[in-house]
Amino acid sequence: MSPSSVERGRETRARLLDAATQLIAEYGWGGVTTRKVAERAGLRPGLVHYHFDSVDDLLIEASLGYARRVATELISALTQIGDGASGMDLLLASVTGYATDEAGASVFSEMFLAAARHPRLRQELAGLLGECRATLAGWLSERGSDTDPEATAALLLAVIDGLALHRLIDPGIGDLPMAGPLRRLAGLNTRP
Amino acid sequence: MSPSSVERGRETRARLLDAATQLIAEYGWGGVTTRKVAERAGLRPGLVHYHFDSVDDLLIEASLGYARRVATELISALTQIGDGASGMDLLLASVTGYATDEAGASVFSEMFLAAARHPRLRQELAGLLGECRATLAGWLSERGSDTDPEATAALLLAVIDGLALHRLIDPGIGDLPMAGPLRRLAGLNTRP
DNA sequence: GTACAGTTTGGTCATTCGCCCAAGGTGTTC
DNA sequence: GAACACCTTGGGCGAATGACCAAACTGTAC
Repeated sequence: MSPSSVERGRETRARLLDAATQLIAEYGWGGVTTRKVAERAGLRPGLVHYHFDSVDDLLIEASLGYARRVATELISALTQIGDGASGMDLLLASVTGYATDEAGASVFSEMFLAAARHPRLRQELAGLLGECRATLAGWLSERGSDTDPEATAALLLAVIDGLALHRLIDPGIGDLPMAGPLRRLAGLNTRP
Repeated sequence: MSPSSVERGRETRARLLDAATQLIAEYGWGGVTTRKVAERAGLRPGLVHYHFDSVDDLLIEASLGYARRVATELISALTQIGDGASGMDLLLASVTGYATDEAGASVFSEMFLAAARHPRLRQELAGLLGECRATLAGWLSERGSDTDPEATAALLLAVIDGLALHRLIDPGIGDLPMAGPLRRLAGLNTRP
């Protein structure tokens, strides 16, 4: 029994989005072309402009979808953790990358930079980032981080992206003992 | 008295490098073209490939030059500061941007991402980053940051780039009171 | 079985790109 | 002033790109 037209269409769309996400990490935002996306997805080039208005539209939707998935995953994992120190270890692990695919870091950074040139993407991304910051701030204050949980959360999220960026050119950074300093930043006393 | 040929050549080269640096911030690494660079520099397109082997070569040299200038400037400013807390304020200020041009943040991030695709750039950038980290680590340990100054320095540098990235899409982040949490991260006691 | 909406195909189009090069300048050297 | 090295000009080439479209295809509804 063959799938209906709309089902095939949805599948095609999903494959294009997935291929686009991969290629953003490999070639950078400006290096992704319709033909590369189609080839990676195993489809014909003409399909790209049937399912999406433009290449930028495809990239925006693909990267935003990826970001939303990663963010909700991180948030749900964090809220299930009671211990403050373990939470910081989770953040570190999300950067060190054994929990995330290697390409993820590039996609996020590329998205931020592209957002400076695409108002819609910037708006959506700002909302997503604010959501993560608010959640993390609440998580911190619940665990006794007394002063400025909002600012601390902003710094923690910045550390994640910054470390991911720096690890691109020097993976050895990940071996440094950063758990201690990170707990200091979080402002959580291990012995309350 | 008109300038000599080599002097004009040097001036042209410098203008191309400067124009390239601006355009990396505006259009992204992959969005910079020979013709845009020439137009911005007020020169003829043919000149680009006389002074540089390829567009990537131009971008690599331009961004690396910019990075070296910023890094040495930051290091020299830091070493002249005795107080630990003031040093953290300097780092924050370098992000909030009243000390740096607005475009600087994008250039750095674009450079890191491009470095993942250009081994030579990656090597040079890794060296520069390591130098900054070592200097900052020494600065920290001289001021009583007892545990893991190397890891702390790596985190501080990551915070700078991460914050710059996040500020691109939400400048309001800069208004959060981050000085306190940042001093906590530095591990410097204000009262020794 | 016929009309229909959604999907896919394969190709074309104008534009822009990186890179190249022969010819023309220009200040310096002898 | 002739030879020289360096820089600049203006044009051009093949390749790649984003976008577009008519025709063919396919499962569904009537």
